[in-house]
Amino acid sequence: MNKAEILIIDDEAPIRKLLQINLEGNGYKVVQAGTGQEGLMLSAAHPPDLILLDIGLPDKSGHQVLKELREWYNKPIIILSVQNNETDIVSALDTGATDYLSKPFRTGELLARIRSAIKRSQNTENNAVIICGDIEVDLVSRLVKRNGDIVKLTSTEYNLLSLFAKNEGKVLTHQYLLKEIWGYTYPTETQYLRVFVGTLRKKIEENPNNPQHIITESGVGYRFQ
Amino acid sequence: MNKAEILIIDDEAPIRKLLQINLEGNGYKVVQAGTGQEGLMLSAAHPPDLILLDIGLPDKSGHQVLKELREWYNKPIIILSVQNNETDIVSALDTGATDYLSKPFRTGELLARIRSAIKRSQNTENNAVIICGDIEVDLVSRLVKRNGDIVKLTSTEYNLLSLFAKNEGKVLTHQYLLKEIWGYTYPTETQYLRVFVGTLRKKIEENPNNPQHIITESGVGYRFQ
DNA sequence: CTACATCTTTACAAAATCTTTATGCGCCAG
DNA sequence: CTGGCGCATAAAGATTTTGTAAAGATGTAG
Repeated sequence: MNKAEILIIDDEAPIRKLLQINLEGNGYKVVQAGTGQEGLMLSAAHPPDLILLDIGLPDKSGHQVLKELREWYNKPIIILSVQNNETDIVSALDTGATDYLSKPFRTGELLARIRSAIKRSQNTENNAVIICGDIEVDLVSRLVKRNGDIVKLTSTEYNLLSLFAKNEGKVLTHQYLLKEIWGYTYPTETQYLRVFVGTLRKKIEENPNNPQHIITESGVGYRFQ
Repeated sequence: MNKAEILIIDDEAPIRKLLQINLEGNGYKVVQAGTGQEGLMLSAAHPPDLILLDIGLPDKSGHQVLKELREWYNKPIIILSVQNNETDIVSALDTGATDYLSKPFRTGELLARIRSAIKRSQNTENNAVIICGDIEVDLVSRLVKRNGDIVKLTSTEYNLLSLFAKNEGKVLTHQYLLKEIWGYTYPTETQYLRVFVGTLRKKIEENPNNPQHIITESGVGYRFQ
């Protein structure tokens, strides 16, 4: 099973530690950054499924980090803050924050808000399982089945396939796919895509030489159907 | 753009009034229900764009109303509550609430959370499709259909057809078409156009020898209809 | 530390697409 | 009648894009 990945951006190590323990205990994979700059770099190099962002960072305002992230990152960002003033909250939400919690927060509530945010970001239409012919992608348990049998996928393969499944029928450009899976620092490595589309086809296509699910749109990208 | 419609389900008339004034002052259309039962009926009769639901209702637990709503309603539901206990919050979020605010809440924050929720829910449903008779050009999915069947086009063919579709009925000159598709460096290669218009006609016209969609305007250019 | 799985990179063959050339048709003016 | 012009079509050649295998690099668990 593939774990959802959460990036924590917070300068206070004890809080990071506390969050890490709680999140890992609930089946998430955790990545940590102590500064805004580091957080931006980490997310760009490998986009997590959700970001927990502290507003009070030493090097860069959390608001600035949020703004820069939202220029390309469209998964949930939950703000944590010692502040509890309205201007701050409104500004963060209007910049694109998914949610805002004031410290000290209750762990159970944070976990529930994380669950809720991840669920919503993965829901295309309220159904956690996307079915396309003989392929079944369960976004909650992160499992893929073909004709009812579990298909063993690596983490990257799953990320790619779930992205396809969530956009069934649409042509996804090389650029978009690379940005979503590998982060915005890899805009030209279309070879990655060829390799991973190749392995995916071997695993989910009846006949990989004549793909029925992952269709090549030459010069543009791929389309899943 | 039409006003977004918000349904308030709350048994306390003063709170409903306060919310109504604030929401209408911010350009929303407001519908009110004083009981859970009434809220369920109103939302079913005419689904609003967002629901504000008070957990402390007299006739029916707000949790129960939330659960029943979520069986079919998938737009944002924001919970308002005088309670501030964690179990309640976690339970509401896990049942599918979009957000949870404790009373007394700050109006600005509520408005920001409403804006944020509505923005996110609208992000998932935008499709620009141009339909011209039996031809359908989906600019978001980058797909072309004829009588409902997907037409396989190369990248250049698609670019040309979508340009035609966006300018339905207008005569587009050779010069303009070349500039848009190939750039400024090919001002005289009208032969390219003949070749690509030819392949497009083969793919989208009933009878390519008697084109009904891509019409030749001799000496000037082409027109799509 | 080792073994294993996974990701990245390289190289080359295969396929698809684009560009160019050649040829034929129909219309119109001289 | 005939030659020129713009257009349509086919097909050959050139170029770009894609698919695949496999080697090297990296990371991870025991």
